[in-house]
Amino acid sequence: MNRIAFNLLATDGAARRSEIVTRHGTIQTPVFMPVGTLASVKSLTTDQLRQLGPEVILNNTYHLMLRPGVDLLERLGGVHGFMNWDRAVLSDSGGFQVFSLASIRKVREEGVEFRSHIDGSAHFLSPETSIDIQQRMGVDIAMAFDECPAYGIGHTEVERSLELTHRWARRSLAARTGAAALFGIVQGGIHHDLRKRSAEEIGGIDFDGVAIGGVSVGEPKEEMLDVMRFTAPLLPADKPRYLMGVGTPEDLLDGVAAGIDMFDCVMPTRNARNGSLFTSYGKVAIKNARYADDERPLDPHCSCVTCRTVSRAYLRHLFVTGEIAAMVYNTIHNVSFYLDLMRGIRHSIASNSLQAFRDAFLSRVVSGEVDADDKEPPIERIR
RNA sequence: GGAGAGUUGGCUGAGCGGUCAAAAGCAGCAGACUGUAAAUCUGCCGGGCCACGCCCUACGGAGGUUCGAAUCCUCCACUCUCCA
Repeated sequence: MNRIAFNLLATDGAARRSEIVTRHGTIQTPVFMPVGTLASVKSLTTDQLRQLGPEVILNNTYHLMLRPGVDLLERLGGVHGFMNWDRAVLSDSGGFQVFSLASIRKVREEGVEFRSHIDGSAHFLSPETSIDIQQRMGVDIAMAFDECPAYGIGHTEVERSLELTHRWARRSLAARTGAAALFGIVQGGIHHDLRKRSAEEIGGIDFDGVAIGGVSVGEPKEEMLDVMRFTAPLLPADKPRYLMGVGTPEDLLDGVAAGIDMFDCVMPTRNARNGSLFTSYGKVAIKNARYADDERPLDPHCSCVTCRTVSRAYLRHLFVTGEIAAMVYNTIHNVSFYLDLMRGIRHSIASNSLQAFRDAFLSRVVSGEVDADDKEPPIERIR
């Protein structure tokens, strides 16, 4: 039974242009998936999010099982019905929280005992419970329950963790009974031999897609890129490849060039809330004094609501004064920027010009002084 | 007219003989953020310099006591509270 269909449409070097057909629409890849941990892409209403146009978003098993709880979610129509979202949803298994909430958990063969970061109550997550919850949440793509080892631990420990993740991977697949697609997760830290072993092991299991996990956990950028470039080609060619938790616009370009199809990252949304905006000419810290009376649009090459309708000066004012609208405007822009970037990448693969697209993008970001372009179009007045 | 309290860096406000260029918060300036415990966190924040150290100017003003004062004394100015 096909939970999803993966159709490869074109290639450009190692880069792939494809589509993933789900019960909630078709996802054009390479794709960036905005993170909506708690069934919400922070600061956006579902309607605002929908207008930005992502074809798939993330949810998180760990966070949603604690609040509002899977029983309630299931009763209220799963995450789709609950948040009134009719496009695809991919859920993280909670594996990452085993890493990020390491101070309050105990990992055993059976699964992970942990204490809620909210009220300290005891909970248990295993391949079986994680998959069960993800299925009951009604997501389109579930992730295997894995252990995400911290950066910096030794080869022996990573190997032991890897073997556990592999056993959990098989148990995750065995536990899958519903309509959700299931992706396996390759681990192995920064060690090539372990990554290779994991890619072969996970790639050999009948998953619907394969993810590279265990990156963006504090390792230097070069390590991340090395792991990605080494591992991506080892993954099955006939399934979606997902690089978990990555990354910056530059990372996405590198990932696509290495053959990655799917990405997710909190960066556009979190940075937006913290006033760090991605633009075609590089990062903008909107709180900087230099924007105090800057009437130009944030990014003249962006057509999002934020860039069309308000000035840098206004965005700075909203941010500096702590207005909620600052986060809304900033998130709308950053998510739009990421989605636009992926759209551009997709077109460039289809026309065999990814390298040129990438070079043009990077040269603008690197050389592009924030104020280099004096001839921005005026702000569109709202009537 | 009488009694009392107070005057500290942009603001609020600690300090009450040396460890004070002066706590803390705010404001200001800048940086970080990569499967979200994040509308969070970090740094700088009197001036100058051949700056991991030195110099100058600083705690209302002017004198004084002391080896040493934002801190003690005297006078002056101003502010606030209460009683007439």
